[in-house]
Formats: sequence, C-alpha cells, structure tokens
Amino acid sequence: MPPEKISERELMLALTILFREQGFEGATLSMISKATGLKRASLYHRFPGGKQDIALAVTDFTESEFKKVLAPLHEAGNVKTRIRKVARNLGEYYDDGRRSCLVDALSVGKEADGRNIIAERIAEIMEAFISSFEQIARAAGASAKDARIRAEDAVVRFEGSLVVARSTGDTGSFKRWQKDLARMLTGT
Amino acid sequence: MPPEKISERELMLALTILFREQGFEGATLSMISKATGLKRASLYHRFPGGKQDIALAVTDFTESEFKKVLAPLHEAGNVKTRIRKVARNLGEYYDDGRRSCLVDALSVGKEADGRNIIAERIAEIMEAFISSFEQIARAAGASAKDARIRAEDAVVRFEGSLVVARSTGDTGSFKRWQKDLARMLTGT
DNA sequence: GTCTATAGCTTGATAGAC
DNA sequence: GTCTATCAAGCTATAGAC
Repeated sequence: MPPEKISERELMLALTILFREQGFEGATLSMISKATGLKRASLYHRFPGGKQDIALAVTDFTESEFKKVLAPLHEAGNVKTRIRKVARNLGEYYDDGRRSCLVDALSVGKEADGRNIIAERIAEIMEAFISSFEQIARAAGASAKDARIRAEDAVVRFEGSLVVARSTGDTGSFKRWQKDLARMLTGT
Repeated sequence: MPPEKISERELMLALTILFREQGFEGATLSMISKATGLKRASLYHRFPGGKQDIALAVTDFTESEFKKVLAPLHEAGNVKTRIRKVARNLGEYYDDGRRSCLVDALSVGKEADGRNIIAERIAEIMEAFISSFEQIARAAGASAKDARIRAEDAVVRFEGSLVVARSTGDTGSFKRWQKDLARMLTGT
C-alpha cells in the first residue's frame, strides 16, 4: 500500500476549518478533496459513511480538542487564574474571535423530517461547554441556580461575539468577553 | 396571464423562513419551490437573477421588517418604555428565541474567491441593528464610547442566545436578554 | 491507502407554450 | 404569470486497479 498522504490529525484539522467556514451543505466533497489533498475514493476509504461520517468525525475531534482547551478549569489553583488561562486558550483557538464556531455552522439546516443528526450530536458539545463553566462558577461560590445562569450567559456572549465578528469583522466584543469572563463566572 | 398564485408579501415571508432555517446552500430551488408553491420557471420570472437574487430580496425584506420592529426606539416617550416595547417586538419576531437569525444563517459560507456578496449586504443589517441600540443608549445619557459598547454587547447577547437556543432548545437566555435589555442599554 | 473512472442523481438555470 | 420539458454542471457515492 502507498503511505498515508496526510496524518489523521492534519486531516481532522483541515476538515474542521472547512466545516466551520462552510457549514455542512456548503462543504462539498470537491472542497474537502482540495483541502485535504485526498481524492474522493480515498476519503471514502477513511470515512465509509461519506460526508455525514466526515462531519461526525469533525464533531468528535472538536469535542476532544475542546476538552484540552477547557482543561485548566479542572486543575488545581486559583479559580480566576484558571478561568483567565481558558480565556487565553479560547482566544488562541478562535484566532481572537476571527473564526466561526463549529456548533453554529453545523446547526444550520434541517432534514426533510425536521431532524438534524449532526446538530443533535453537536448539541452535546455545547452542553459540555456550559457545564464546564457551571462547575467553575460553583467552585467560586455561586448557588446551583446562579452558576447555571452565569455559565449560560458566558457561553451566550461567547457565541454572539463570534457571530457579530463574522458579520462585521469587528472582534472588539470577543476581546471584551475574554477580559470579562472571570468576573462573569465568579460574580466579582 | 394567470393570476398571482402568491402575494409578494406571502412569498417573502415563506422565503425568509426557509433561508433562516437552511442557510444559503441548504435552501435548494426544490425546497423554495415547495415552500412557495411556485415552479422553478415562475421563480425565475419573479427573480431573474436566480437564487442569489432571491437571497438578496430576502435580505431587503428583512431589513424593512426589522425597521418596523425597531421603530419604537425612535418614537417619543420614556426611554425604558420604548426599549421594553422593542424587546417585546423582537420576542414576537423571533418566536421567543426559537427562530434563527437570518444574519447568522446567511453569513456561513464563502465563495472560492473568499468573498460572500450576501454576507456583505447583510452585514449592513447587523450594523443598523447595533446603531439603533447605540442611539437609544446615547439618549439615555451614555458617552459615545459607552453607548457603542453597550449596543454591541446587547446585540452580541441577542445573537448568542439565538445560537444557544437553536442548539440546546433552551430559550431561557433569550428571555433573560429581553428582561435585561433596558438595563443593559441605559446602564441603570 | 491511494488512485482513475464512472454511475446516478440533484442542482441551478433556460426555452418556449399558454 | 404560470407552467412543462429540458439542459449542462456539480453533487455524493461506488467499483476496481495498483
């Protein structure tokens, strides 16, 4: 057999960028082929289920990458310091607000039956994101109810700043979000 | 000639719903035909420029509908009362947070040349949205700089709550946004 | 594990009748 | 202003060679 033209990780990184920018319908196999350097048939060798399989793999990959980005939340040390580390990580991961959110891009569009398997799967990432923030808010002393609200609002402002930045090109609100995150979650 | 099968306004309403749910790539001419009751050729009679023409018409239509929704901001009367009226209007327009934002749905995806004509056009709606909030914040006594930041953050939280609601099905953050809007913009 | 070649379908778009 | 019929191009997916 010929050697792998592209490593698993490089492959997933290229696919993630593409799906984030184009969404599910927008990302055609021709684009995928071009972005990865693999011909159609090679893509089907790696992802027997086709395009949907690829999108689900991107979702799995993003979930695990996100865990790394959020990892400092669950480490030892000062709460605010941990949150600030995560704010920095997210800034790096989203190129200071210039990249779109995969959850947003892949949750547009429904099947004829009104469902969207990828969106259902990707909603778990969103919930895990909120849940991580919720835990750190609890650690900072918030009540169960308050912690949930603080976490949801922090994620809301994160997602919103990426939408606004994509539309207007202005990343100011993302940067304000980064600065504000520790205060939002700890309430002080 | 046969009579119009569907009025201009009904047509635009159906198209807006479709593009909001499916995005540009996701909304196929087959779906458009089904949603409007018009065959392909009839659509091309009304929109000679094809699908892109339709999307631009939806953008224009949404811009004028949005002006109506935001109109109370520019009327006479108590500032907070006017803002609360707009919060109610937006709740109605977005079905209490259950509908997606057109700006979000249509700003996913780029042409090969890196541009996206529809997204560029629709960015103007986003800017007008922010600008309306900015004016009312000024009217409430905020400095130019503060008014801009308050307006941006209000729109950020609005867009974010729609993304989170679409993903998780939870409209709680949208309802909190409605309650909070007057305080956010006036700073009190 | 990669490729070329191809199948079969859907897409966006058009011609021309009524 | 609507329609049927049709088109080329692009789509996802597969078969089979190396």
